[in-house]
Amino acid sequence: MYFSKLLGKTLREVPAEADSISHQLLVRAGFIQQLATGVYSYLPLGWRTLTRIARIVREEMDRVGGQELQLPALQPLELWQQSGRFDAFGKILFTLKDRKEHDLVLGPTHEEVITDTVRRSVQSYRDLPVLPYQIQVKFRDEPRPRGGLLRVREFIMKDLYSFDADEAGLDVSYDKMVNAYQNIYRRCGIEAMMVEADSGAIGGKTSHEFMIIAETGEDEIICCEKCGSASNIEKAKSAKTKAKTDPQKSVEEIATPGMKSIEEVAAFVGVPPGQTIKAVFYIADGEFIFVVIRGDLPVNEVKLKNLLKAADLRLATEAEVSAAGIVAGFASPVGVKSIKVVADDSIMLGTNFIAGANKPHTHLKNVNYPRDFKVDLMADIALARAGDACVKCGASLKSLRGIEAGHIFKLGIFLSEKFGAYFLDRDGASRPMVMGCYGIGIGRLLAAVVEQQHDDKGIIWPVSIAPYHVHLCTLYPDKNKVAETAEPFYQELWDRNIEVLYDDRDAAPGVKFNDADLIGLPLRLTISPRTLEKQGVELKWRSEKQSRLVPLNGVVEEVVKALQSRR
RNA sequence: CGGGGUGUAGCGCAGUCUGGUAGCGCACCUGAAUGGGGUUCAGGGGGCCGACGGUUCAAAUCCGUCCACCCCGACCA
Repeated sequence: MYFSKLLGKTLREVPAEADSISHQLLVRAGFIQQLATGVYSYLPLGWRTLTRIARIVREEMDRVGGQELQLPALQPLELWQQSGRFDAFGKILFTLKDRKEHDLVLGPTHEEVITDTVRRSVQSYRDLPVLPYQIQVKFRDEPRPRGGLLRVREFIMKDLYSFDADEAGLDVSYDKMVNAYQNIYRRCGIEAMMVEADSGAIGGKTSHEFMIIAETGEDEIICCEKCGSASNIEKAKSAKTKAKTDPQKSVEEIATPGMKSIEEVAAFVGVPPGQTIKAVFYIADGEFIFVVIRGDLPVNEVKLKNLLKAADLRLATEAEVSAAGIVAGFASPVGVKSIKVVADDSIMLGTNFIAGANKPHTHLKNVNYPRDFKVDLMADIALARAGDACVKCGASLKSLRGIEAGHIFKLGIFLSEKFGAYFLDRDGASRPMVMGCYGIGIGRLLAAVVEQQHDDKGIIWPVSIAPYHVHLCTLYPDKNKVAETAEPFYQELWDRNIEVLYDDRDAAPGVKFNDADLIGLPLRLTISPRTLEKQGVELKWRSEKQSRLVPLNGVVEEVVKALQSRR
């Protein structure tokens, strides 16, 4: 490709809207262009890179028995009502009507469609397992797209679905995918950390995410360096310390004028925050929820949402709190009736807590569970934090930030049952297929690579996914037969299957080198009057500082070998 | 959806407070010089000033409505 004809200009200035490094670099280097909020065009360089990543993904899927197909993006809304996930996805779904006023959705994922597809052609255990997958565009009306390609509303995803005869089969399929995923990240030149995750709207129990560690990552990972366990903070558990445990004393009221926060009350009474009980109020699918947790712990809203099986969870407003008859700042579950009370199990680790008295400027001493109040649900709903103790080995937990570049789920049978995806087993019994699903955002992975592989000059592509292998630069092309030398050389490289971007412009050396560094192709070759005087070509890796001169007549062989060694 | 902000040339911005008919840098075109890390000089093209409505002799500028986009929070590949 001639640089002078390449669609997509490099920009000297950073576009105003670009915040993350990958967004800035991909826009400046001419890989992508925004059309609307969370909607991007891939320009030629970006698209070539995307197809390179997709090829690696295909190879790894095919290697473990995946079979590629293509499912419609346009889907009947009824399918989503049938699965029961219409409400779980909510406003994320793009919906539209056709000319006959039928409701349609633009597919955010394809469990519904694939289950319906597989149901029609699989009737026997002999057909299982099947691992269909596709690489296709998805639509999600995200509340807030951001970070360029990191979080968009229209995106290209690889989604594979596994259908097995039983749980043991699912485990085998799941492990295959874990393996394939690790190969994919490695081949793209980045490291991914596999962490336990919440399954969210997709459903199912077990799920893992593959995180690319990066400062700008949206997710927080809680991990233990000692035993290696790692979880998304949404899922993470930590060992809760025991609060002081004395024989239970009787409840007394104490005046706490103006002391609303846990810190104020604890300091006023002279106890640590862990010796208090905190009340937090939520609205779950419209129902008022009274949450009780020990004063030193924050609530994990994802855990709470899962416990309540709620599609929508938010903090209650002040108005809603007072409408429920609660004295904000001085509330406790003691004496509360006709409101659902959910407690974190930390309130059992200790005795004689300080809690609100449910009247202004007053708290209670020596509150004990279950002696003084009842709860409707009790579970772990606390947020784990860095510095807490690991539940497995007791070491101090660390916190990292990451980009979610893959997410896999053990779905089980809930969708198979809803869609009638049954098969006959060896004994002639009809059983639901056991499902798993496995997603990788291809565009997000591309951005994640840039987040991890760049320097202050630009992107540094690994050979495996670079849009071209070689950046051929001529300096002073109209002098000393520079262009005449470069042209056949360019053709010869293509003949040897080396993909070349040829900067044929008559621009200053600095301009060309800066563009080369920005775009980040692995190997740069420079031909100039100076190199031709010595009958050579300058060869420089993007990832290295030093360049070297290679004799003209041996350079093609040299390049072929060099690229092979780094593939 | 709540809070904050911005819309002026392909990109980055000034001009808006104080109304008088649009400007700078980059990019682009022409020419010349230079010659290995965004070089210099000269000339040039390009604007429905987000949209609609209002005030005014006159609106990028004042008022209203709407739209788009960005940032901070709740969702996810």
